[in-house]
Amino acid sequence: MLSVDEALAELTRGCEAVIPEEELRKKLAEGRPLRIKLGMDPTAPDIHLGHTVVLNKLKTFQELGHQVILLIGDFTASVGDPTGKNATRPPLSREKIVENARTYADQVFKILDREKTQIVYNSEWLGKLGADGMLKLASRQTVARMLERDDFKKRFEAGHSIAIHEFIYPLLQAWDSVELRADVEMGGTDQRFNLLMGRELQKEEGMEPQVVMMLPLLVGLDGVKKMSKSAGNYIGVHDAPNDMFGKIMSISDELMWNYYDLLSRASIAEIQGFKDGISNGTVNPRDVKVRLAKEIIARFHSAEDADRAEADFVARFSKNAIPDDVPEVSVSLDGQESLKIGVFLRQAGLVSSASDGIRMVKQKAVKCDGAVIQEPDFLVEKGVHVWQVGKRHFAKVTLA
RNA sequence: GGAGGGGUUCCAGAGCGGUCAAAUGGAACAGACUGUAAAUCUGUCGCCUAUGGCUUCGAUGGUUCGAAUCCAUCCCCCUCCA
Repeated sequence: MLSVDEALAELTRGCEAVIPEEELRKKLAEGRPLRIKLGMDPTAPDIHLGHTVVLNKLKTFQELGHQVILLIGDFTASVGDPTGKNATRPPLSREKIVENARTYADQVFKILDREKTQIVYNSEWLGKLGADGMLKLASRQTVARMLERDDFKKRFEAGHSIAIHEFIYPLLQAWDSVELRADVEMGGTDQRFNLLMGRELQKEEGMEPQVVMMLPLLVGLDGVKKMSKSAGNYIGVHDAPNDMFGKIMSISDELMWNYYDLLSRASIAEIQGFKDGISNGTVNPRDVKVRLAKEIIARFHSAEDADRAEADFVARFSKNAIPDDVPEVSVSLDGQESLKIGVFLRQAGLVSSASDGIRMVKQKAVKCDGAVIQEPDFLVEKGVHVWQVGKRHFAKVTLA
């Protein structure tokens, strides 16, 4: 069992902010299971590693014996959270919400302990609030207060529309905390306003206010932008083991530590051990990255998959061999004797255009069965060979 | 409603009648070096079975031997004033 200070260190690691940290220490010191709330808007069912950061934190809470409450914002989803948007968000349909919530739950339990997790829907109590309840709630905050919020302020100043219901949203989310008697609420940094609103309402209701823990947005593979599907710099939890391995190995050493803090279950002491090892030269940073890659693959696939991905990676890149799972492609000669190399590579899907193919040949990037093709006007004849363009594009091509 | 500025190849941004497939930077890709890290150096970066051909500079027409560059109309952005 960890001491209060150790637990606090483990829990706050990687957090952008804990407001206030002292209150969290006090709550931990009480020794009772704390009620940890995480609200999710069932809008995006496609989860990538960035979404799992907060789940890892919840997992740590579970390991320390606390109660995790996943709040599915089914009621609020039909309102539309304005956070981070500069435009009004369209509300979701009922069916879509239910479907998204289910997919979400499936993925969540790859990390969280199902037994120790309570799932609740805020339509349970918000649905019963009624017009009078809603008005009462709305009376607790002022328009001026709402306009302090940066995204609202910007929209207001820019003259964009803000629907009245968007003002209500933070109040509803805050009311959830009251209903759940949350001790801690987790969220992204962009949730600051909403999370703090929970504290205020709880205080007004005579409760001990929740501690707010904000986690940073995970940086994507490029090391610059936040991880997101649209930026194409993400690792999806459904990515194949080999893809995950490759993607993780490709991040920079610097970024690796950020990933360790936010994604790994390794303890602070272990991580410090790696850092010490690297600085005194006894540990190769590459191996530390391999460990991270395997841990993550084991979590979303299995330990065996992790081993296989590593073996494949070593075979493919470290030893420069041809991987086992080369895609097979057929290309038709179309009655001709042979195909020009550029055209051939395009047909095989290894390059985007014949011109590009010829460029690749000129750059000595094209190999046939391991031998570099030198001539840009090389003619490919009938047969089956393994072709390679650059380091990572392979195909076993049948030309007939 | 009025007055200006602008739309160029993935992005930013030059070009302002021929030498422009279009400077430069970034991104990306390839090669070298490595640990598919970082940094660095080099090269490529419209399409086409290619010593040549074809299509690009918001859209459509026009002027010209020749237009990204000039003219007309249209569409879209931005800034200032009311």
